[in-house]
Amino acid sequence: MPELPEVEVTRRSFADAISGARILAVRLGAPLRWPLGVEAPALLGRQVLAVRRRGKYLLIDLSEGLLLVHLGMSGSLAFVAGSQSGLAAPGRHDHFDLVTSQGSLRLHDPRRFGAVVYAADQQQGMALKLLSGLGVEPLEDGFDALHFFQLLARRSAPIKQVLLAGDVVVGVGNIYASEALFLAGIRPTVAANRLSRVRVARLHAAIREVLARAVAQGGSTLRNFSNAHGESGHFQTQAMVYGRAGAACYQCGATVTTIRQGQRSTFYCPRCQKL
DNA sequence: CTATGGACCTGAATGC
DNA sequence: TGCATTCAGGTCCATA
Repeated sequence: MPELPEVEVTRRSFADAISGARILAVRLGAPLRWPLGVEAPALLGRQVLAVRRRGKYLLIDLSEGLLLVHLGMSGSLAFVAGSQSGLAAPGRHDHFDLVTSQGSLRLHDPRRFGAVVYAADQQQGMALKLLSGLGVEPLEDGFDALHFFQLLARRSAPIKQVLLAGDVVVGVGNIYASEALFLAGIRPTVAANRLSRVRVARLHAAIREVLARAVAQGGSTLRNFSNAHGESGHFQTQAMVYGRAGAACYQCGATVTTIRQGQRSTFYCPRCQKL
C-alpha cells in the first residue's frame, strides 16, 4: 500500500506521541514476512526514543536496539493514545501491537507482506541486510542529479523498473513512479542508460516534487490509506496518469495507456512522454 | 554485477 | 447466484 509519502505521513502522525514511552506489552498475531528476531518479552520495559524512516521502513529506536516496521502492500499503523488499555480487541488482520505507557501502536495488514524486525543494534543481521541495499533518500540533500545520472548510466532495464527496484533511489513505488515519469515527460519503457543528463535532471526534480507534494497533502488515498489517526490523504485527486487508463490526458487530451512491466501496471501518456 | 520471473498472502472487482 | 480469474501501494530470492 504505502510508498514513501504514506510511510512518512504515518511516521509523523505518531512519532511525537510515542517518544519517551515505556513498552508494557507486545502482542504478535499471524506471522508476518519475517520473524521478529527476538523473544517479545525481552522488549518489555524498554523506552521508545524516536521514530525515524529509511525508504519505506520505519525505524523505532529503543533504549536498547530498534524495531524495523514495514507496511508491505496492505499495511497501516494505528496509534491509540493513553496509558490504559484503550485498545480494542485485535481483529483478524491486526498482527502486531506495541502497548506502551503513552499509547498503543497497532499494525493492521491483511496481506501480511509487512514486517516487524528487531535489531539488537544498527549492525545486526537481518536488519542490516534489509537496509544496506537501499538507494539514496529522494527528499534529502544526498539525492544529487549528476550522481543519479551516473547510476542510471549503468542500468539497461526500463527506467520505471529501475525506479521501483529502490537500489538507486528509495521510496518511489508503483504510483509515484508513473506520476514522476509523467511529470518528467519520459516514457516508462526507456532504458535507464539511454536518458540524457538533461532528462535525468528533469526526472530528479519530478521525483522530488511528486513525493514532497504527496507528503504535504497527507499521502495517497487510493484504496484505504490513512495515517495513524485514521485520517486519509488527498493525493488521489492529484494523479495525472496512475489509474487513468482510457481517460484523456489532463495535459494534452491523448488517451492514457497502461502496460505491464515486471508484473506491475504502468500508466503513461503516449503523447506527453517521449522515448 | 545486472535483469527477469516467481514467491509470499488476502480481499475486492471482474468475467462467464 | 456461484465460481474462476485478475488485480492490488512491496521486495526478497533463485535463476540466467
